[in-house]
Amino acid sequence: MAVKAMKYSRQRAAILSFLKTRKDHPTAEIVYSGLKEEFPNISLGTVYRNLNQLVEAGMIAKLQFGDLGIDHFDYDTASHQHFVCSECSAVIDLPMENVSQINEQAAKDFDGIITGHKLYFCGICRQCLDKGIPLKGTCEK
Amino acid sequence: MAVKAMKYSRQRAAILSFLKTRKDHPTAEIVYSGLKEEFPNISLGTVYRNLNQLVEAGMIAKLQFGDLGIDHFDYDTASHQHFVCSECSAVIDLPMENVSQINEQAAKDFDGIITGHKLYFCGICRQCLDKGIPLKGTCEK
DNA sequence: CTTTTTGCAAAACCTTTGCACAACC
DNA sequence: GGTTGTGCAAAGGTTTTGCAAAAAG
Repeated sequence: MAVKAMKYSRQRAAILSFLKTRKDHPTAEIVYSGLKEEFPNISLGTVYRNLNQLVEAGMIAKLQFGDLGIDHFDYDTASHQHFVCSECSAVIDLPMENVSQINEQAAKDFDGIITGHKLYFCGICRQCLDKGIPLKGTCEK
Repeated sequence: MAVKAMKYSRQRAAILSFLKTRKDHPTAEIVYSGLKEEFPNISLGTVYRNLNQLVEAGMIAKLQFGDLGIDHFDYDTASHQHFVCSECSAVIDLPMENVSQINEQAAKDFDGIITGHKLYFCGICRQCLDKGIPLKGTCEK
């Protein structure tokens, strides 16, 4: 089934350009708040619908972190890694060389087809370190 | 704050031994169904509470896959990898050498402390391949 | 007897959806 | 004019929680 046509909508355009200005991988809720000034009546449902459409169109990426249980969205669809702070839940880009060779490594002893992987890193971000936050015991692996 | 005392409970013991018999990483719902025969009145809340307690005690592991949105539980707490079938959602163990060196690799250019990572693989499992399921476009990375 | 656990039901949480109306082309 | 998008509110699915009664130590 082909992707259905996408008509222009001011809301969707605004969502996309809002995302473009942010490097902090906002949630739907944050996008919603950010658009409230321009669209006082916009609804959270509309934000979710548009975010999902943009994801399906490959124009943005949906980031899912089990630890957080909330979806985050990224204007940058190029392959890169993410870090999630165990203290403040900030999502930060991680400059890092490609790790796609782990797919082949995983496929070596597996009976089935491996098409991809999901990966993210956890720990404490600089901001929280500066506040003297001690290391929590989560996300060790 | 120390971990509070755990009194024995028949339900918790049954949950743990149920999990011990399964290699398919069941969900809370499946554990619940599996115990219904022995405990006709057990409640899902009790299952969740006990699973979380066992996780905190380090006796089992909670597996979270963004794609699925449902927690799975694993009796095997030793570090190993998992594969999630994009077709049938089966969760399968992946025999694979250690990849913990990627933490150091990620830490190289990052200002903060990396304590761990979350990783899983996606694709199509043997069972679905045998049914002639075509590859879907999800989870490529 | 004190503390922890249970079952139940309600709530919390994030996300999706049905519908009537508006916007787009 | 036909189709897609919006706003609203309601529902969905998973997990957590408050509470009185039961079990454990």
